[in-house]
Parts: sequence; structure tokens; C-alpha cells
Amino acid sequence: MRVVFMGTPDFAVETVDAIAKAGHEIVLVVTQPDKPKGRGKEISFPPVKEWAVERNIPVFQPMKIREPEAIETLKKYDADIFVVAAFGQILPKEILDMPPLGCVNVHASLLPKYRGAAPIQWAVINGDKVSGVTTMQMGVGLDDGDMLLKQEVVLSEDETGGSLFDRLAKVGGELILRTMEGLEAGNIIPVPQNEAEATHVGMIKKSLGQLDFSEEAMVLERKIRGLNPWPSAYTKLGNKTLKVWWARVESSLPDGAAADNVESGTICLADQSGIWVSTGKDYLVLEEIQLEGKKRMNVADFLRGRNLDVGTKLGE
RNA sequence: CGCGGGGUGGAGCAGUCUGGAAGCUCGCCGGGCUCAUAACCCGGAGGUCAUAGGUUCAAAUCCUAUCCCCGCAA
Repeated sequence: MRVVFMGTPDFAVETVDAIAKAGHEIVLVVTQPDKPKGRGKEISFPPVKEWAVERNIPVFQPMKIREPEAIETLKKYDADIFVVAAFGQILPKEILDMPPLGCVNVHASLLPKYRGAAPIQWAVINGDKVSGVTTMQMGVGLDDGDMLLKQEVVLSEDETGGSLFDRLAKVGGELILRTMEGLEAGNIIPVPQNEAEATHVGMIKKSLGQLDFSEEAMVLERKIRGLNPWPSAYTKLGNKTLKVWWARVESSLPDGAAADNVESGTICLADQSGIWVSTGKDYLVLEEIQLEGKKRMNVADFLRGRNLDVGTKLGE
């Protein structure tokens, strides 16, 4: 098939790569404009563009895909299907109606749950047992098109946003191939989404990673995993940012180390077993952390070069 | 030229302002104590102080340039 692919981040690379390896012809890659990135504000390509450039595939980066010139450009490629994965722009009806097999989207959740921008992290943050990938025939709304195929993925106990991202990206690549085959053969029956069950998740903001120790330790721990590796959970140690990369939940201090009625966010114990912080319920034991300007390290290493007094309060 | 922190034995750090013998907490090796130990005692190995120049009687420390790591911002 002649495929126009639209996508931007790493998740999308997995999808387009699977399509290409299956023998389909990627005639054009549409992705977001280059942006300054990183420490030196250097211009960098979106991951999908990197992928396309390596293979000498034409790249199109419109500021707004719904501009008339952009739509004209898309028409020229005469594709059988548009595949969209984490593109970042809404497609107007004129584009949706363009290819014979329509515009198919790969979405990293079990729709209609988690429509929107950051379904992967939220699945981990909310402590879901199962997530997955859904392909759908795109509609004019946000992730509300008729569903084509669905593949479930079971979350592990130590699932992180990053690990689930990788797994779903891989599944997405497989699922889009099956979807394309099915569409070509005409044996997929689109299923409308149940609007009553639809939920939406917005983009992940960095501030979401700020740990509020008045919450339950279990909630905090899930948030830490969901936001690992990006944008990561954090708190404050003195006036510096302290990122928390890994933590576990404990219901009580070892050896009855007394610490009743301490304020949330107080360090109750700090040794090789971790940094025990009181929370709204149970203790959050930090295991891998990173102080501003430093590398991430496990707590044992951290404590070798720096003392943490019991009673110190995190988060201001 | 976006802002800022940092590069010191295997790990994490102090020392740099106020140049003048390379330290700390661990780890590692050997020995001892012990029923035993990740505990304790004794001894030991291991570092071109990121790199290249410069100033000086003397540089981890001051000056200049470069490389690398990291936080923020985008």
C-alpha cells in the first residue's frame, strides 16, 4: 500500500518502522516542525523525521495541517491510507476523507478509556492492571472514531511510564499491520465507541510530578513510576530539587523506630534500606534519587557523601 | 551565544574563596576476634585531582581554552 504517515515522537517511529518493514511504501512522512531542544537550544528533528531522513523518505512539516497548501500537498501523494500515531495536530474532515481507506489512528489505550494526549502515563499513575492499544478510523473529534482492532497489555508490578511506552509502541506496530491487512481485505467491522464510558486525559504537565506527601504512599509510588522517565516525580530538599526515580511502600518502620504523629514529608529514617518518608498513609521509602545538578543514584550511594538527618522535611 | 550545578583512588563526597605534604564515609585485599555476621579490631593496595596551556619557588586550589556529565528553561 501507499502510505502517508503522520506522527512525531518515538512511539510513532515504532509504528512507521513496522509498516515499512512489512513492505508497504511510505510515500510521505508528516511531522511537527523542528524545534529548539536540549541544553544549548539547538534545533533538533522530531524522532519520526530522523527516521525518515535516514531512509530518504520525503518529510513534510506544516505548522498547521489544515492550511489549504498543506492539504494540497497531501493530495499529490495519492496514498491508499493515512496512518496517524501521536501526531499532535487535529486533522480536518477534508483530509480524513482523502484516502480510499481513510485515516487510521494508533492510540495507546483501550478506547474509549483515556482519549487524549498522555494515556500511557495515566494508566500507570491510576494503577490500572490492564492497558493496551486501539486502532480506529479517525473522526472529526478527539480520539472518538470507530474502533477497528484492539490489543490488551497486562501491566507488571514495577511498570513505569517508560516501560509501558516501549511495550505499547511495539504492540502498536503489530496492531497497525493487522489493521491494514484487515482493511484491505475488508473483513474488519468498525465498532463505535461507547460515549458513556469515554474518559479524557490531558497532556502531562511537569508540575504533576511534584510530590504531595499528604497523599497516600501508594498513590505517590504509582505517580513516581508513571512519570518515570519523563517528566519524573520530584520534591525539594532544602532549596534544591530532588527527583525521585524509584520508591517502595512500607506500612511501618522497622524495629519500632518511633515516629508517630510526624508531619507528612518528614524523613523518619535514612540508611541503606532507603529514605523513609511519612505520608498521608504508610511510608514512602525512597530508593533511587537525584539531586539537582547530580546524577541519579541509589540511596546508599547518596548517603555516603551526605548526611540526611531524621526529622528533615521534604518539599520546602 | 538561554540560566545554573558538577568532573578528586572502585562508589559517594570534602578540600578550591584565604596556593604550600591527597583526606572522609564506604568498597576491595590480608590478618585478628567471634558459634557466627553485612558487626567489631589491626594492617594494606589503589588517585596523571577531566584535558591542554599559562602564572608561581610551589597549583586539586589562581588565569585561559577545550571535552564530558547533570538540573532548569524551551
